[in-house]
Amino acid sequence: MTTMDADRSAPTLEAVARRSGLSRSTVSRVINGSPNVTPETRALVDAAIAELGYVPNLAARSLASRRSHAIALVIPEATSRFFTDPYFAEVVEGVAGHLEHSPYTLTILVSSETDPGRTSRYLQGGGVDGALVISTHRDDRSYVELSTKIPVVFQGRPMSPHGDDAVIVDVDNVAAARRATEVLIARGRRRIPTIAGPQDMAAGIDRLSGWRTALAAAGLEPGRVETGDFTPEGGAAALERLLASGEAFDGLFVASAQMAYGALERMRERGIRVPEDVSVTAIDNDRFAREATPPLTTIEQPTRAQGAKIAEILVNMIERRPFERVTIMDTRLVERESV
Amino acid sequence: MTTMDADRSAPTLEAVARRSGLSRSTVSRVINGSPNVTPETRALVDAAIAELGYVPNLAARSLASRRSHAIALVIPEATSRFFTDPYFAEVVEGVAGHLEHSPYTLTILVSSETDPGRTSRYLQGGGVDGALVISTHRDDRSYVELSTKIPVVFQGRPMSPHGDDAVIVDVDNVAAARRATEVLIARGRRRIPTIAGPQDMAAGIDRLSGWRTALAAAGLEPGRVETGDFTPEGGAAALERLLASGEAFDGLFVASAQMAYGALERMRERGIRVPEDVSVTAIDNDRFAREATPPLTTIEQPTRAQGAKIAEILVNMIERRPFERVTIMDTRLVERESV
DNA sequence: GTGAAAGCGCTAACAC
DNA sequence: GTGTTAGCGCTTTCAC
Repeated sequence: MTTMDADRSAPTLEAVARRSGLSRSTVSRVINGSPNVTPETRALVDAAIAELGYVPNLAARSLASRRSHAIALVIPEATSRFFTDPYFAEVVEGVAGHLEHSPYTLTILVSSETDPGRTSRYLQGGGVDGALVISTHRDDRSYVELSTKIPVVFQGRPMSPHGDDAVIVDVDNVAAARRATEVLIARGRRRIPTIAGPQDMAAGIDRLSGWRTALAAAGLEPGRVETGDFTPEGGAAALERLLASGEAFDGLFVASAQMAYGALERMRERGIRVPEDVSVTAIDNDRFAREATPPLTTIEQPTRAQGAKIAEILVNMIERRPFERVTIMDTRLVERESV
Repeated sequence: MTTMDADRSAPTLEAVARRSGLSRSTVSRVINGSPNVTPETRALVDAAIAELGYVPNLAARSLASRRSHAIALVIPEATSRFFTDPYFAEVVEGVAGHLEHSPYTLTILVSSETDPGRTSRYLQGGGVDGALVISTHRDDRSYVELSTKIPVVFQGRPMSPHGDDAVIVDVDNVAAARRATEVLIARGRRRIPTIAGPQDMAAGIDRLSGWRTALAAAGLEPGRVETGDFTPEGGAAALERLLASGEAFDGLFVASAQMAYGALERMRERGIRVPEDVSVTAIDNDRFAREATPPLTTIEQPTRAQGAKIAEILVNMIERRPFERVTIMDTRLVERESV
């Protein structure tokens, strides 16, 4: 058993000033890289900082300057799902990569599930200069409200009723799903059900609607709709239900590669050949799409680029530069063996 | 194109004081839950807070109180690996779960790879009350040094030369590897190579050493050692090299289930039957262990519990309560079909 | 139980 | 180019 030592209090800017024989303002100027300092004084101050091992106190700095130079990325999702989904990982990489070259520190805020108020108090309390929200379920209402208090950028259309003036970066999920379905139709498939995503998420709703549009445009009867939770297990379960319904099909559009991965596994077990018996397409070009058997034809969305984009826009908002309220990014078709 | 509105400045504690006809000190007491306030005053203040939508300024609060009530979990690893490894996800869940019931906010700090100084300045600048480090590569030297400035708890033995007085929570990786290898020996296996982890990580080194110990204790010749990077791909590549070496084997100990997953895939492709031709054991009871073909016999380490433990210890350090400097947690054998 | 006063460590006008 | 002077919004003795 041990106990923490009393902390020998850290050196202050004041100490650096005395040590270098200059005023606090000058020291502050050096620290903040002001051009109005002679190289000599700068050297003097830097030396004092190094000798003392001085590190600026963030709280004092942000209290005085009203900026924290920190940006939060909020995880509304249950922690485990967030970490398991390669999609999130790539978006985070895009964000981190962009901020790398800016003065902002990225902080991923694991919001308390039992007390969401704590998260929003943290965000509103000046702990960060702005927030990034990867939008998911319908209850991101509180984050949309947060938008009126501090700069917030959503990746993906938020489901809140008042989300219409939220700043967002997204892909056209309707068009993506439509395209994926058209690939099936072009292959001569005529009976095309879908495994849709959760209908309380914008991506889930939009992809379902894209599938409907494609079928209607081709004059085909809409097939059966089974929904899953975007996980492989959810996809597998949805496929079971589809089979259990007894409805025959020769094509299948799945709203995410993860779900398709699970569904393909089940089809293989049942002896359904892909693409011979059924052609399959999905959305997301992640490792599940690549590793599925057979590898999936999918619509790829630029995940890292979206991450970089939300970061870029947020920084523009914070620094009061002009920015786009809505950014729709391009998707592209990646053809593999499942069709 | 849009530009951010000027922010109508947030109400201050001062405003709440005026609104409720009380002093700032009293308002502060209410906010901080001091017992020395009559229920009536409390009600008065609460009403004013609600009407004004007051949210305390974190910077001011932590400047005055010298506490941020925030804890950082540092990701030293490349972002993508962190998010891909189920191990990290579970540790984070354990941490988050524990802090849920404390006044501390969890922040995952994505440390800048190009400028690690930024991360350490953030941590030393009072941005957080303490830090959690999931130890990995040999260069966590800077975090060990950080320990002298603020409370830091390591999950896993850090590789720094001066890491000996770091506060850590870990499992006995040597014993775990030894146990896993003994299972193979007990099955009558006699030629047992290993796919080891990176030798610049404590877990990689210790697991290799446990395998050696088991073999030596049984009077067996040490088999070949191939190292991987703890990923399925790394495991697959290591197995290829093992095969290429021409050395025959009837048992195989792999330092992580992820690597074993990749290795098993390759063995299946080569027609090597598990466990008929080769028995395989590994460490980590994650989804890779469960989903491998065949499912893996592994040593399970309590990931969530370790997360909860590091959080618990860190909070004790911060609040100057006694704590254990070294905590070694139990592992257990999980038997499946790979042996 | 409540209020007054003195900072916490820094930045930002404003003078010089 | 550098120093002086006020605060930033809160907590915290210390009186009452």
